[in-house]
Amino acid sequence: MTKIQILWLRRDLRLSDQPALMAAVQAGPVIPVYVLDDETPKHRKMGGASRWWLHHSLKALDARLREKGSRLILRSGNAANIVADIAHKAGASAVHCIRHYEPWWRNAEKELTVLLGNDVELVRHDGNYLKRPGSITTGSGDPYKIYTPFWKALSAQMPPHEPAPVPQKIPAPDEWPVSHNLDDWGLLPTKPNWAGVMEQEWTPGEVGARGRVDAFVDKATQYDEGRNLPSRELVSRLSPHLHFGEVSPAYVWHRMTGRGRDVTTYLKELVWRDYAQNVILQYPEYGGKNARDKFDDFPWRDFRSSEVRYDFDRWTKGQTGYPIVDAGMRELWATGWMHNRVRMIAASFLIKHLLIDWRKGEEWFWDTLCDADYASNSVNWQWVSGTGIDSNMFVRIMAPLSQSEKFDAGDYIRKWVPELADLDDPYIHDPEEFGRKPNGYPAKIVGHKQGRERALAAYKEIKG
DNA sequence: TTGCATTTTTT
DNA sequence: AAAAATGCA
Repeated sequence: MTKIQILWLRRDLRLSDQPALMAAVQAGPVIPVYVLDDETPKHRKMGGASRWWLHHSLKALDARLREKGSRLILRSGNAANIVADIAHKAGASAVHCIRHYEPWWRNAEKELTVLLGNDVELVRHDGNYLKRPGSITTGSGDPYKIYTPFWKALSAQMPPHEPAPVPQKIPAPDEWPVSHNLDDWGLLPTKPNWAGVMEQEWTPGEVGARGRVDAFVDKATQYDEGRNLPSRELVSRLSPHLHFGEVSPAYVWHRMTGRGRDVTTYLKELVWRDYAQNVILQYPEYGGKNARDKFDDFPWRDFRSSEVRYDFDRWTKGQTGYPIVDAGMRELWATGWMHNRVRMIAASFLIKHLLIDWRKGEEWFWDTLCDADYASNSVNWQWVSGTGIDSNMFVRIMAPLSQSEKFDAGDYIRKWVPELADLDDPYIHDPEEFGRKPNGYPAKIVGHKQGRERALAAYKEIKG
C-alpha cells in the first residue's frame, strides 16, 4: 500500500528535472502544495514585481499539473504550519521539497521537521543549483570567499547530472484538500498598464522558460561581448525563470554546452547563482549587514534628511540627469528587470555619487525586480559597494558617462528616456555637457567629478 | 610563509 | 600605472 506524498513547492515551480516531484511520484499519490507565506520571511516578503511573476507562474504550473492528472493546492499563511497540517490531515507518509538556502527557509524547514513528528518524514532534495551549496570548499575545507577559485573548483566537477524528464503521470489522491483561488490572492497590480507591459515582456512558467533557453542557445557564444551591450538583445533573460525554479540550472548548462562551442563566459555567469548561495550560507545576514564591518562607520548621507530622500526618489524614478542611469531605472520600473551592465552603473551611482547606503538600493531592487533573489541581490550590491567579502574595491567608482559611451548605450537610452530620443551620439550620453539638454530632462543631481571626490573623501574616513 | 591573484575601472 | 587588502594554494 502506498501512502500520500506532499510536494511542498516554493521557488521550484517546474515539472522537469524536479527531484522532489520525482521522489514523490515514485512513492505514492501526490498532493502538490504552494503556500503564500508573508510571515516567515518577515521584512523579506516578496516585492511587487515578484508577486506579479508568482501569480502567472503558479497559474502555468497548475495547468501543467492538470495535464498530468494532478493539480496545485494553494494556501496562505505560515508555510511550516500549513504544510504540516495538510500532511497530517491527509495521512501522508512524507513531505518532499527542494532545499532553499534563504535563512528564513532554512529555519522553516527545521520547524517543519519538528511539526511533522515521527510519522511524517521531511525529505529535502537538491536541484536548484549546479552543486549543493556548501559542498564546494577550499583545500582546507572552508567555504570560498572569492569567486574565481570557487568557479575553478565547481567547474572541475561539471557537467551536472542529465536533467530528469517530466513524469508521465502524477498519481492523484482520492480526496483533495481545500485550495484557495489564485485570483483572490491579489498578487496582480492594480495598475493595468504596468501589467500589460509585463505580459508583453515575459512569459512566466516552465514553457516560457524553455522558450527563453531556446532563444538564447545561438546567442550564448556572443555573450562575452554581448553582455555589455544593453542596446542589443544578447543576454539570456533567464534570471526570473531560474529564480522561481521554472527551469533547472543543470538543464541550462546542458543546452548551452556541447557542439564544441566556447560559452565559458555565460557559464561563469550561471555559476554566480551558486556562488551567491555559498555566500549567504556563510553569512545569513548578508542582505542587511556589511560583510566588512569597518563600513558600519561609513558616513553615508543621512536618510532622515529630506534632501537625501529626494535624491533617492529621483534615482528610483530615473530622474538623475545621467541618461544611462535613468534609462536603467526606468527599464526596471517598466519591466521588472534591468540589463546587468546597467544594474552595475545604476548601483554604483547611488552608492558612490549619491553616497546613499547600498541597503536602500537593495531594498528598491527587492521590490521592483521580478528576479529579486535574496542571495544574488545582496551579493551584487555588496560587491558594488565594496562592503562584501569578495571585494575591497570601494575606490572603483564607475563613471556613468564613459560607461555609457563605451558600451554603446545610445539606442538603449533612446528606448527608455524618450525625451532624449532625438539626440544623436555622442550628445545623448551627456546632453548637459554638450549644451543639448531638453527642458523636459533634469539637470544632473551631482557632477561626476564632485560626486567622485565626495565619495573618495568619505572612504578615507573609515580607512584609518 | 610566501607569492600570486582578485567579474565586470578609473584618470 | 595605481589603487590596495586579503584569500588561496
